[in-house]
Amino acid sequence: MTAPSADVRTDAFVAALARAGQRVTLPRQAAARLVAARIGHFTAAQLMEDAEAAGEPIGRATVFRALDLFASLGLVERVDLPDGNHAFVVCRAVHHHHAICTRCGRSVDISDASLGEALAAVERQTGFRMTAHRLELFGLCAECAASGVR
Amino acid sequence: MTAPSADVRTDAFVAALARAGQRVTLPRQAAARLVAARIGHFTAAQLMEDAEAAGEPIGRATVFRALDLFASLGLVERVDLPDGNHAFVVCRAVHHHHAICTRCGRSVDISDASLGEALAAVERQTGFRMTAHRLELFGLCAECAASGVR
DNA sequence: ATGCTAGTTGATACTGTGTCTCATATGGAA
DNA sequence: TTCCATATGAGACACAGTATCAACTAGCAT
Repeated sequence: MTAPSADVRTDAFVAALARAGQRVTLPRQAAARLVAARIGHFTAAQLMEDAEAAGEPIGRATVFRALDLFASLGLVERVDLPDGNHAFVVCRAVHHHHAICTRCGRSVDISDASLGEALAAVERQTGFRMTAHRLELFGLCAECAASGVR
Repeated sequence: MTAPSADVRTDAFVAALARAGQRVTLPRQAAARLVAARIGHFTAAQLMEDAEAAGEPIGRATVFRALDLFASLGLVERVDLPDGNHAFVVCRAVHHHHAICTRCGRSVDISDASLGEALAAVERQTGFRMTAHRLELFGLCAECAASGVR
């Protein structure tokens, strides 16, 4: 389970933009680079700080638009943290879920497979026809669990 | 699956306040009544409008405090809607999940049981030690599914 | 290389949500 | 009835996210 390096991921972002017929602008490239360099989840505000720190500030609106775009391309996904705040995580394009470390913020993609039968059972019980669902798991990743408190 | 009436639920709210050693104030009673009268999920802002409409306006801060209190007593729960907004639903006190109708907002409590094995599997695979999770199901309730579009 | 144009940017203003403060009011025990 | 810890609410604040719009630019056509 070796994670791809940050610049490989940056290239993947840029390639995805081009493939989708989206313009590869300087701010989008910068955003892609900053997102790819991040470990764990991050907020729009953090990304703006990163950009500022990297000497290539990006306007607030542009950051939100870039993140929306990345999300619509399945490159990142919006998650709701336990405290009610919103954040983004880098992820695969297919439907899946996230296990998020509450200490370091790292996230691991989880396959949807094990949920299928449980979902079907709920549909039978409730009469609901499910169209979407969100599952977010919070805990400590192996390293954080091994290395200390909280 | 007959839902308790609104005033039975109001009483349950007031009883829960008293049981927890919390003061049964006028604004809290009003909030309890308004929450109990709602069908489906609602936001803090909606509850304020309800209070206004009922001729017993409640301050913004008080509404948030009352909802936080109800949530801490397990009388309501905060949910994150697919659009990223926050809302509240009335619910049982034990850990469970919600199936939320995207058309009428009605929500049905779902037991946690079917998730246990899936969770354990994820822990084995990822090395995470899970401490919390959130599952929200969105779809059409039986009535909305039967009675029309969307 | 150059020009063109649709799409993009970012400064700014705005909306809405939730929090904080603090003077005033009140529930409920004595 | 008195008293005081607790709750209230007006208003100011902090922050996320959106809307507007004039200026800019990516990338195509020439």
